[in-house]
Amino acid sequence: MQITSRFTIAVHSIILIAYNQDMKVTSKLIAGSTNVNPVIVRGVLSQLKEAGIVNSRQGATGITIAKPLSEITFYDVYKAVDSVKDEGLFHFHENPNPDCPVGRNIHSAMDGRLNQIQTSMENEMKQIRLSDIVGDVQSIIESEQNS
Amino acid sequence: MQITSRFTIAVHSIILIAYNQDMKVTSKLIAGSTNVNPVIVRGVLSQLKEAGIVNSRQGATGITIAKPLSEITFYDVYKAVDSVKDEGLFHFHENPNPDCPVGRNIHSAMDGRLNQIQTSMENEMKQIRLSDIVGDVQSIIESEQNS
DNA sequence: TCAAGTTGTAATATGATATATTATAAGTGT
DNA sequence: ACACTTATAATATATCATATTACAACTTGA
Repeated sequence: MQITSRFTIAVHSIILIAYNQDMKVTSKLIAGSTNVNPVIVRGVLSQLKEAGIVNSRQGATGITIAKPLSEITFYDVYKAVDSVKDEGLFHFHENPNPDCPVGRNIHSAMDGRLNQIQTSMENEMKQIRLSDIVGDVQSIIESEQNS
Repeated sequence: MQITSRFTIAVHSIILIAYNQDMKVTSKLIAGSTNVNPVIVRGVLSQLKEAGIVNSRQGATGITIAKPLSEITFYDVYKAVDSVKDEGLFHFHENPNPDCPVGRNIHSAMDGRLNQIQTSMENEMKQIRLSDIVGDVQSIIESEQNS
């Protein structure tokens, strides 16, 4: 069980837009670079737009980034793109038996710990800025050119 | 996208066995308490057995715990039960375009950070022992009885 | 103004996978 | 020997992520 590729698609998209600052980046171009269906890409972009991370106008060619990359963290993207925002990271089995002392209480006994784990992961995601990733991608590309 | 309920099923099972130390706990009893299909429960138990967390013998009634609860962490259970052990927490979109500088390099630019996040989450899971959970369940049950 | 191209979405199909179910083998213990 | 359990294979069902088809709404340049 894994976190949806929507997250990496979203990061890829933002980096692509940033890397091609001078040209108009369309959802078709992003679909080509990610190798993901254009409708899915537009769906992801739509969520990023709703979160205030990118800008776009219906009919107007090109997606742009709404704020400095140093102000966008992995967490922001993850939250923007995660469709099931309110469910936790862990999927609890649905209906433990209320007639069993353990079944009746296991959920509340575990919830705090599960949240603690999720929070720790999210805090780590808050540490990583998209400006870091652009930087890394650019150095890799430069090193490609010098060989 | 969430982490499979197999994890919480596994924890629930272990706690149930620990709570009923004196009686023989069968997979049927566990299925009843978790409200999960017996075959699934036995599959989870089978993985826990392979990881050295529980003991069982074909034909012999009852599942037992193989080592002190204080030596079993959430991480141990998570690893034991996670079917896709080698794939990471994040699902990367499959085939970014190698003809695009960003598409060609985004994966390696992100991988380190994604691992860092996963590691942070796993470290948090290593902090939590099943003895903590049994303790919490027992205090909740006791407080139920005093009301 | 109109035609080509783009964003934005709805509706549906496909594919993958987690859980449920059915069936049966193999072992235990009274 | 019989009832019960663990173990597992094979299949079905359900859910959900991604792909696809279709079309509406908008922009912009000719």
